[in-house]
Amino acid sequence: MNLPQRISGVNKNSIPRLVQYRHVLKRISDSGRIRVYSNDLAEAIGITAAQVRKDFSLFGIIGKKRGGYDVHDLLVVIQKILGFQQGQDVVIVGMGHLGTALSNYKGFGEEGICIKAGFDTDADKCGTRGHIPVYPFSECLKYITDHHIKVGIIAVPAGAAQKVLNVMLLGGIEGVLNFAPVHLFADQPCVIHDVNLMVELESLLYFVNALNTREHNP
Amino acid sequence: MNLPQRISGVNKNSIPRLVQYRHVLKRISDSGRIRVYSNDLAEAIGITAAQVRKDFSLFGIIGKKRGGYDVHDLLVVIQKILGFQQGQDVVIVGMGHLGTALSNYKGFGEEGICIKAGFDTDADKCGTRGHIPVYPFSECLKYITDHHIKVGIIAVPAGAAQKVLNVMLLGGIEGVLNFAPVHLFADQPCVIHDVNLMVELESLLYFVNALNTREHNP
DNA sequence: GTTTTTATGTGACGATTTTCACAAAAAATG
DNA sequence: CATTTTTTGTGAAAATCGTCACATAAAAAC
Repeated sequence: MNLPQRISGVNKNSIPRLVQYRHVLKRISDSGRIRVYSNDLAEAIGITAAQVRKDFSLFGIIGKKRGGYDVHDLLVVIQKILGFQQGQDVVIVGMGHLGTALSNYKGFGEEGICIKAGFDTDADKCGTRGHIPVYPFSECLKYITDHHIKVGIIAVPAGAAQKVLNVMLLGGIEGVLNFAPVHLFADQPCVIHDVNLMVELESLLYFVNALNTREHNP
Repeated sequence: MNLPQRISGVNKNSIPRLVQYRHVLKRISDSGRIRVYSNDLAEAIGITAAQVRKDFSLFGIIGKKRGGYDVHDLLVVIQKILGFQQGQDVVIVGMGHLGTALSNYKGFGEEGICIKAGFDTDADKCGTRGHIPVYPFSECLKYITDHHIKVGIIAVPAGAAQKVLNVMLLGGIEGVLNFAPVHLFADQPCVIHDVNLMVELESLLYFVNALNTREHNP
């Protein structure tokens, strides 16, 4: 078990997998096991063992031939790579059902991630909703600035999303998880990751239909 | 504007993009425009124009050199490719905030997609919740079977997801959108698409941090 | 200690996806 | 009508990503 050698030239897709390895390793660690094989991790997240080892290889993670990986050590190394040592504060704008669902997610805390506050233009949604305080959106800029929030979640309707992003950028936000079904434009460096649930569902429908028509016309 | 020539050898990634093109085209169509250029679509969803044209090329979509594409024709062709002519009935299991958020999504109807019903083990969540009827989970198998539902959404906690899938499979489900943060196993052909919101957020955090440390150590 | 068995680590290969670049078509211009 | 401008369509090149195969190490078995 060594330290990563080369940081650059990372496979972008390996990052979400590292996150998944970490979740699985937590469960395995809690169960008391102290060793884990690439095959275990592969099965747990539905990929091949070679893929797991390749990911590890990219980050310079070394196990023991025939001995697999020490669960605890592996966890520590992956934590270090993912870099969540320091607490990560996040805010959510748009406290409809989706925003509320995210604010309720357990497990964020375990990862050192803290959803600090929610914001909404609808006064009815303000107050304490679930686990976090919810403030009027008008206070969002001040909050982000004062608390040095770096990451925000946008869970508002399409029409309002760009305005929300603009405010976030004014506050110095550096990363956004965007659930609004529109592409957003940022005039300063900011990582924007779109999650479009409608697109996910409709794509799935295509593949289901394709599967059926392929069966009939092979 | 012609019909698709080759159906096989499709780029998997082009499907979600086609779905996005369709959304954009709907908006453009509503605005009264009748022509659209690859560049317009590219900007609207944040990719390159070459990518748009390549996607179209793959599906045999032909425009007019220098004339772009007829918005209406393009919409019709893409609809045909995505194959949503017939109504697509979907059920949701797990009517917490996330399930409810999905059930409330407008725009599904416009796409010919109909969220027919929700199910939950919690009796308090049953009845009419938002726009759809919610039944006890015990009735799920019968409902899926009787209504020939082909696609389901799983929005339950990790621990319950596999059991839900098993029931769905018994009912003959062919596609699942899984929001539970676990990998599911199916013993019959079924397209399972995972959406792990925690993984999305944590990956984003990595890239935000990476951006910062890169700035300091270029 | 020798042999067998089991997992890793990684270079090479193959497959897939995106980008590039430019010929070709047609609209626009004069 | 000739020229210019703009945009498409696509083969070819480049980049990215995943798979394979096997040498290598070490545990296990005897």
